[in-house]
Amino acid sequence: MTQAQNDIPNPAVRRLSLYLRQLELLQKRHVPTVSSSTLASSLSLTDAQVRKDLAYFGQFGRPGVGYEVVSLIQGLKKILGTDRVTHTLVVGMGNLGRALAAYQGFAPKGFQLVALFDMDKSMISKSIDGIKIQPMRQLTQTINRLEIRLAIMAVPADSAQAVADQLVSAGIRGILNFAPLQLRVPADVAVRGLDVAAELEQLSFQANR
Amino acid sequence: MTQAQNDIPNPAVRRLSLYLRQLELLQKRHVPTVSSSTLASSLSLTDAQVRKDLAYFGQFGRPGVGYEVVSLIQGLKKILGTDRVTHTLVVGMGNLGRALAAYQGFAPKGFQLVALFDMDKSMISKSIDGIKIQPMRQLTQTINRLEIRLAIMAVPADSAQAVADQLVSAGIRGILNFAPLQLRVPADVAVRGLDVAAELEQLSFQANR
DNA sequence: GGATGTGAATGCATTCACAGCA
DNA sequence: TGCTGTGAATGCATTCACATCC
Repeated sequence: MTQAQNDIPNPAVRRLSLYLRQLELLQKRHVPTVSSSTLASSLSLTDAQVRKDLAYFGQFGRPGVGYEVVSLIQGLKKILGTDRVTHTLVVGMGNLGRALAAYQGFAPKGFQLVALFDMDKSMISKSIDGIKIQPMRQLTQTINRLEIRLAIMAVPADSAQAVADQLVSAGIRGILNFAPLQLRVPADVAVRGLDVAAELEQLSFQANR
Repeated sequence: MTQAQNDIPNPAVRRLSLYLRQLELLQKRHVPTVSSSTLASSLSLTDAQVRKDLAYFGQFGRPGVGYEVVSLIQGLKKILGTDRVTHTLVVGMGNLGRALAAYQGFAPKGFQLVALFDMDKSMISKSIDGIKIQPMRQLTQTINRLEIRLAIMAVPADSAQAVADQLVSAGIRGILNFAPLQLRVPADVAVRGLDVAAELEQLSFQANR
């Protein structure tokens, strides 16, 4: 679909989200423009890094002026694909899954939760935030009917791979996995793992220097 | 305290947590030893990377044999500082904070939740998993009394910096921040941010290639 | 004057490839 | 033979520094 742009450093893409977040803060304060050095220092980065990162994707700034906040926000959203609404589901309605289902921070970022799933019968047909919890057997059908592209997985580690397999075969394009294991998926499906305990380990290491 | 070992690549430290997780899986299956190439392929890495990462920290393997699973686990835990229990608190008892407080995955990894905090009076003195929720004004005293070293922050973005300041001045050594903003803390305090919406943005980007 | 965008230079991290040990 | 540990080589990412433009 989009032109293959394979010479973009992965770390640069990660920082795009940081830039966007900071820019949205500036927008709230009605700041019209921002320079690379200002943006950089608020994120503990260097000005050159900000300029280079943005330059990978196009010409966003004006020499002598800086970056226009509103239009850079639009540009970054377009790059990230969040200028349009992306239908997203949550599977696993344990404590974490329910918390994520109720989180109000996804929609403003372009991710609309449109379906919730759980294995446990006792959860089925309860609602969270107006969305009914469905049984797993309706997964494929719902993904197709609602054109759901991304999935947030908050299921136990035991069943995580099986759930991922179902999501993949139903045509999901990306998975955000909270279970503490490495998912095996085809190369054309994106996966990111968030292991909270592992993050604590990293903190533990850093805190012990 | 520990000798400054500053020539260790940061990415290598992050992978340590992956190795540990995989090794614990092997331990459950009573696998006695594992080679760098086996460990690597189960994590989609290269054998050389595994060997180099581990070699930064010492001699763990035996040529011709591989790495002894149980002793490598012990070694990695010692490096990460999780061979002893680390007292940890959660502040912010919204949906996410309560889910984290109830999560059973921290203790086996060496992180014991010993205190919970919230600003909202309606939450105070309720319990989660046997731990009473305390008001913020008891934060400093409790951190000192229970020798709490790490904090998980699940508070709204508005109050996040103020809460972080309190944690820092109470002597906390590391903060895991779920609020979508960049915390400002002194250099001797470790911080890691987990922004779930930002992770979805990354997925969105990857899924649109 | 003040800021961007970008080749060139530097600095890190990964991979190679092999000596050495079980 | 099989596998580790590690200098050397490669490949990426960051930083520098400056020509260019508002």
